[in-house]
Amino acid sequence: MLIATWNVNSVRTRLSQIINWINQVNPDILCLQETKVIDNDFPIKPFEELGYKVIAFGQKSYNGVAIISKIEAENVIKGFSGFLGDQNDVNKFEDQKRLITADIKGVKIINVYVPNGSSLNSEKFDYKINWLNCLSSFLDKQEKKSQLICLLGDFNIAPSNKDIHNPQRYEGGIMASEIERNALNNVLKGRLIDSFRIYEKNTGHWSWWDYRNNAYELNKGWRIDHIYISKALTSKLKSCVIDSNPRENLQPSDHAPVMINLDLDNPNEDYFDEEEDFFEI
DNA sequence: ATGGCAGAAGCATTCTGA
Repeated sequence: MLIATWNVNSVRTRLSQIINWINQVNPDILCLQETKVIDNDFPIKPFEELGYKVIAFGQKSYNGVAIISKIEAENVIKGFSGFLGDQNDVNKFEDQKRLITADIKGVKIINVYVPNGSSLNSEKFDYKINWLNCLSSFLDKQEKKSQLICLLGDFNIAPSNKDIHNPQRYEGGIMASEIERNALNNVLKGRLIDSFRIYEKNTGHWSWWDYRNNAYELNKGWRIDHIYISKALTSKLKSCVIDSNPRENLQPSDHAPVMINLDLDNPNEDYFDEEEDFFEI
């Protein structure tokens, strides 16, 4: 099962590029960020014609997420949806459409567009950290429902200096600060694994290149789009790749898609054996 | 320290992103 994430920077502007990419790669699940469109205006038909269902959670001009899946999705949750109670700091996050969750083939897919945060001394930065703290609580609750979680999307955080083309220049700044990395690690809590780093330990791999300053041509990028999976899924993981090809399109998104291959159909795997043992005890 | 490039809204220019 191929699961992909892609910040497309407007689903309507990028529609033909997304359809072309789907035709080439044939993902089972495609999680989009920055769709920038209200749900009634989401172009669902081109996806349905290719055999996909669209679950959109968007707003005018900014943000917006969607899960596009060939496989039926259940238990869809849009935003934090009251799962954290009536705390004021939760309700204020419901204006910005940045989170959508669904169960697909036994895996809880959590698609996020983490706030950028602007700069460390801004109100938007506090919003980013508070949003991540809410996501951590949300995950605590979701984990009680499913031990098989795939948390993916645009995190707007480089997890380590290896994920920045020039760490000396950007260290400590937005998307690279210890505060953000700690907030991210508090979400992951060691229970979720960075799929990409299972296969690639070296620097020099990016998922986002600034539109400005000829950044893509100079390969000055960041790795800020991630696919995190539960430890119980790592034995099912077959690959994780960043596909930079769409970044070479005319009028591209500034982000490239990231994709994993999970082999959920092979029964001779560790996780299911562990499950049987667990129930026998 | 600042702007650079791009999209949306909407028609000149501002807001936002990363």
